[in-house]
Amino acid sequence: MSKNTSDQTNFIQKIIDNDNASGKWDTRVHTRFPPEPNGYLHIGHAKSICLNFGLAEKNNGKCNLRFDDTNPVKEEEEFVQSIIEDVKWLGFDWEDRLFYASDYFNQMYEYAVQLIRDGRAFVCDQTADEIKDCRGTLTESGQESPYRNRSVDENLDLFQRMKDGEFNNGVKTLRARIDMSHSNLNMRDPVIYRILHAPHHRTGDTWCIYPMYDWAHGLEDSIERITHSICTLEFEDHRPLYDWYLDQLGVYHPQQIEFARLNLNFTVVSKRKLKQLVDENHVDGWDDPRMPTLSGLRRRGYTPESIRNFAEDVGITKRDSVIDVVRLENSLREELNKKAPRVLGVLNPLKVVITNYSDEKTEMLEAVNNPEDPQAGTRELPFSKELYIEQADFMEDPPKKYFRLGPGREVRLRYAYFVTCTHVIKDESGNVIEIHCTYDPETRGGNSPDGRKVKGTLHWVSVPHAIEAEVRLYDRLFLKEYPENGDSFVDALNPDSCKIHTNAKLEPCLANPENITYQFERMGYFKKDEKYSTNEKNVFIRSVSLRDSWARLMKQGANQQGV
RNA sequence: UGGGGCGUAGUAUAAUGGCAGUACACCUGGUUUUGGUCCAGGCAGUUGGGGUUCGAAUCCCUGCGCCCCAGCCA
Repeated sequence: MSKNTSDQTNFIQKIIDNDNASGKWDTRVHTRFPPEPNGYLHIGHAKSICLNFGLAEKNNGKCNLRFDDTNPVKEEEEFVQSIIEDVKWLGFDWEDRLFYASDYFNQMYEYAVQLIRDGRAFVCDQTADEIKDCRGTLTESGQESPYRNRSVDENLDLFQRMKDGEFNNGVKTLRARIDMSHSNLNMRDPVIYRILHAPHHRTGDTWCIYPMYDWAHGLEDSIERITHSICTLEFEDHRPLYDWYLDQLGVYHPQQIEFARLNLNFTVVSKRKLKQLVDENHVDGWDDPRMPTLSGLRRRGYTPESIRNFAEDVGITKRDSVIDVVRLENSLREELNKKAPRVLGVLNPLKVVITNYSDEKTEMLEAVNNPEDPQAGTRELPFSKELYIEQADFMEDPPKKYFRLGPGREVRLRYAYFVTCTHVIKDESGNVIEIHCTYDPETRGGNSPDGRKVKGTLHWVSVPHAIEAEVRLYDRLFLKEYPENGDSFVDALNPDSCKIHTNAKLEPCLANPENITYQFERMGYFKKDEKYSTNEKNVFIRSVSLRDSWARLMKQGANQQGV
């Protein structure tokens, strides 16, 4: 799916190509990723990160990491650290260009003074409600503030006193003098500075006035000599203001370009909603393996490579769209299929006794570590008289096309022997608790010398050699394809998004697992989770299932029966 | 309905006046010691109506549909 990614193009790259051809930026490409440190990064941010850093990489340019920390009441140092970690983890390097909007507060203040001197800004005493009431509507123009025509000197004096902390929160703002009847609401004398007596995570109590996004962002871009300032579609309406500020100031003026943010079905990607999931304990923290946060995906077993491939694969346009979450899963599968070592692990054990096998004997069988990668070599698996197989791999009365074990049926145990079910043992309530089989000694390794075929191959673990583990099967967090449609996205939560198997049995090589994702053959890709694991027991979580055409067949059958 | 955007198979994404292509999904079949992987084949599309042109997804006109904007958030 991700082939040809290196030469994939998009409309922004075309703009860059044109700029390079015309010499607009002296063939310079300088982008930035400008998160506000008010939450954790998620898969949507990954698209933007890959875009900005990717464009810089492809065009021999640079990309800054810049924290847009202009609102002290929402921002925290904790988020700064997690964002740094996440961007680094994705594999991008901003070298020495880690910046903060707050580093430019002095300069922004000076620029505001310049705007006042030029008569393009004024200190306004209207309350927030009054400003709102005067803004007008989508179809009616607004009314000018009574403070709009204050003298430059008075504005200068008032602005200075705002800065000096003479006024309480909200009693004054600095506003641009543009046009209260502008058809673009953003141009109706927007607020430039507001008073916020709140400590800032970096500047402490140095400031009590803070710049608004529109004022700050363009200046940040300008100061850093950004060429292409890439943001999401909802800022398209802000571009005239971005341009107006920089034009009025007569400073270096980057080009703002908007693209469509990432949407995924069966997922919510919005800081506010993700926060709600955490706060209401629907999930186990921001890094819960079901969360679309980068920390959640990382913990789930997603690799930076798979996320970067995904981001490249979905492309960049200006169209609102919803990407099938299956594509994210596929990008992980694609990588893990090539790299993950194969092991055998039974999630729901069912005991099997090989009646014609010696009580004391243990033999070591050779198993391939990764059929996709011969370099990965082989390992030895212990085999003995008593084994575990998956409960789902035995049916007393199997339907047609069921290739697994049933009374009188013969199957192959992976890398071991052909076995035939001879006897079924049940408890008082009729549940199958053990099955007896015979094995064919001639089929050691999994092939029969007489050329006899079996349809099914089962994974298994030797009882005396089994490693105990807990395995968590995660499924999508939401049942509805578009969880945000309808009353509450919380109602769309999948009650079975985490199934815990406390009695899993794993082959011995998993006693001390590496910090990598394994493929449990026929079951999916699993990774040991450091948070849930204890000294007594390892906990594995499923990163993603294998494609399962049998499950699909069963589901279709169920649907056809109207179940 | 003021302004700003966007309309190409089920979902995404190419083609910028010259054969509508690719991926995922779906369906067939083949290979297979993972019902995995891999391979082959198939289904399926330009928002409607006009116009310009030898030729239109592309240019023009005109409808229709969807998204965004009335924070002292970003």
